[in-house]
Amino acid sequence: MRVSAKADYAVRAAVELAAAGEGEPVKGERLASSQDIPLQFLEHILLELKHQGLVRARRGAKGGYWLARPAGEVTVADVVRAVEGPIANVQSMPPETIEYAGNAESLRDVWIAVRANIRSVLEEVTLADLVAGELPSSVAALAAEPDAWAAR
Amino acid sequence: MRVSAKADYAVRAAVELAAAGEGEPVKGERLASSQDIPLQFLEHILLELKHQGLVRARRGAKGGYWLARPAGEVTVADVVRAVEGPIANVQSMPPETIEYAGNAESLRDVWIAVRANIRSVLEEVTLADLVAGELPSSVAALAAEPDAWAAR
DNA sequence: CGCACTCTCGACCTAAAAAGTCGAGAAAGT
DNA sequence: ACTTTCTCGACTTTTTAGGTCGAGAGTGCG
Repeated sequence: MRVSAKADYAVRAAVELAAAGEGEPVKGERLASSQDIPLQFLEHILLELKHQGLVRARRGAKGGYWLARPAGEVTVADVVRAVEGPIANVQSMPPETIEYAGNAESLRDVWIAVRANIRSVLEEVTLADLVAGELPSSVAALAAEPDAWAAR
Repeated sequence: MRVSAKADYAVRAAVELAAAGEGEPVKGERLASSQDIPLQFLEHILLELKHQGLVRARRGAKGGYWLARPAGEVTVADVVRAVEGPIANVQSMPPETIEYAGNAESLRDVWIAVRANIRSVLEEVTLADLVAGELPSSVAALAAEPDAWAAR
């Protein structure tokens, strides 16, 4: 139950692009250094984001990357899905396709509920929210709970 | 963002033990066949559950496994943690220990919120709930949403 | 006691995924 | 032309997932 380095990198790079705004494109190297991500790895990630239509790029001296849409219209879920594929839950199968035998029948509903709850966070938060440091209230409320910060 | 086969197996085996109740112990082979899990892999999983104090076992002809606690006092989170360790979120680090640079600062709160939301499902559902097929209302409500069943 | 049965547990194995590196090439701008 | 920066396939390396094997040790029965 973990988020890959790649997905984490992708979101951080996207946030950095969101912060840069509509001006001139941001170079890969600057993204890499400002978020401390290996440059060549990041280039592959940005390429995937580009292929998914989230990012645009131009080469050459005045080149770089920028967001294809306004930062307020790109969610964290969009970015994570672009690099990790669907937020699949169990054994790399989407939970709704799994049939459990007998006593474990209801387990599917549990995984469905987990996925729904993950989505409800990732699909609500936009890159603009992150840059502004103001998360949607439902998400902020979750993060404000002291219990949420306890390791377990 | 996925649950490993191991964790899935562990929960299913635990549910099966819960269903067997307080009578005589259940043999590994019966757990394996009723939930269609490779026996020798399952044995290792059961051993981990035993080491974590969730399960007890006895060898010999009348041997087998049983739950160390009543099924109503064992949550899915307990079982998942026993075999996967903490529900760590990012890059195998707990999110509360991560420091993000500048613009990505609020990202930590997002991962914290995600983890909190995962926990809120897994810590609420007990093995007894699963056997009875009656999930706690908050979880049942999530699973009842048609949107929750859509692939994405 | 002896024996069958079942759990215990470390060693091993293979395949895939994660994480990252390299290098040649192709557009952009000056 | 020339430099810069993105493009992208190929490759490497490390770790994890998912499993198998086989020797041993505890349990209960006849």
